[in-house]
Amino acid sequence: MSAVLAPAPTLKRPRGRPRKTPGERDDGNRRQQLIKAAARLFRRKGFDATSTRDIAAAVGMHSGSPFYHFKSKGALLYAVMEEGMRLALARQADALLPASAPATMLRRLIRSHFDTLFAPGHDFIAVMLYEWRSLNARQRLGVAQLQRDYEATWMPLLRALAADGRLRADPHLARLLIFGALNWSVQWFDKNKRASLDELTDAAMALFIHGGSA
Amino acid sequence: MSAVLAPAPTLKRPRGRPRKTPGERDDGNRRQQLIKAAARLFRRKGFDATSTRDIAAAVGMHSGSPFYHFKSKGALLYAVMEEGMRLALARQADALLPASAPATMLRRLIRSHFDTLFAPGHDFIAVMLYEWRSLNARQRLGVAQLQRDYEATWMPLLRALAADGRLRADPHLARLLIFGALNWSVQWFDKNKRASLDELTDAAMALFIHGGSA
DNA sequence: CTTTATGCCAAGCGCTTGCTTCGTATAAAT
DNA sequence: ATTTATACGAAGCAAGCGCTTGGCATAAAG
Repeated sequence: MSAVLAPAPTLKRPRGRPRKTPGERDDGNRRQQLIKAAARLFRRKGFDATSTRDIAAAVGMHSGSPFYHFKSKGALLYAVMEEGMRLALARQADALLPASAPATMLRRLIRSHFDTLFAPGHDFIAVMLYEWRSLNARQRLGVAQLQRDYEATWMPLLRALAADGRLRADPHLARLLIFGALNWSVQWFDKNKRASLDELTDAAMALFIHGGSA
Repeated sequence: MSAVLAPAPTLKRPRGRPRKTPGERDDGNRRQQLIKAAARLFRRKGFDATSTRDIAAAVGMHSGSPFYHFKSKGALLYAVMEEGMRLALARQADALLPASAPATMLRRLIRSHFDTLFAPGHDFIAVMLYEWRSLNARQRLGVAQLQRDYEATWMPLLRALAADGRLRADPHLARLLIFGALNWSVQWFDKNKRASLDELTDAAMALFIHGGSA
């Protein structure tokens, strides 16, 4: 792609100040488009291999314009991860109700986690999992805190299952191993292929949770 | 680091042609050093964030000299992965004998896999797992074939355990999930901390394999 | 109508990157 | 002693990078 020419003319956008009519509330619309496009590119090519020019072109901007919305490429990366955790935490909260038996709850959490990883257009968490090395120290602390919030939900369930003898490993190590199994699916799962997310969830539950079927 | 000055004077190496006395067999010694140094840097900073100048300096070379041994940075990355799979397959072969019960064999394979991931100075497989996106199409086919060889060893054991009811998930999905759990440990395991590799292996076996203790 | 803030284009700057070219010191072969 | 292959050093090039600066068009506010 020639970097000098104008970017893809994805519908001529009006330049200038957009209307902020109270009926629309499109506040930060362009910023959200940048986050989403960046996430898609970061997931496909990696953070370093994606240029800010690529991101700009993906939303019909010129090379320097993204820096009006984000002060640096790294800040954009962090925004991608923040958005991902925001959505993931919301989805997880939905999966928690109604309260049920621990095995049923864990099943819903796993299914929710797969949805977060593979929902169309949601590349944020995959980026967070595989590109966090490109964050600076302060940013790493930020996402680490969000991840602790996310994982905190799982521990009581794992401890309950361990107490019932249905989880036969130390809950802390089990959590790390289970998240590994789930997160690694980003590397191989293809939703156009054999298994569905439901079958995947079944397989994970059958693998990790001993005893009765739930 | 100033890129213009000479690299770190890690003992003055003689330039020119090295002796190839029949008693030494140091053939390709310098090439091996490049592979090892590159692996270390690729693991710590990622492929794109590591410059060929960094690699050259790590072995006491100047910026252009690695290209005498490798025609491109990508070829060096591939050499890292090839070396990793060579070592991994050798270690796996050792773990297979003597033949024993499936659960015992699987346990040894898991332990061997952890050794491959965390042996000091062996960063090759971690690089392969997390930097394969930077390979070109032909290179990807190459490592994919090596990985199939590596994984092929596991399948008979998983099928046997499934037949015995000690593995309760589809063996193919189980293999993908188990490898995920193991490979993800690269992200969090710190051998200077709590758990040992033996404890980790115990936890993995307890998590995946149902029924009796083995 | 004037003013002001917004959102972007246009152009380019300084730097780093992978890689090339050429020369040269050394060891092995003849 | 001469030749030849090897393993670099020295220098630099073209391309691409993140990011900055200045200006302009548009819409909201007065």
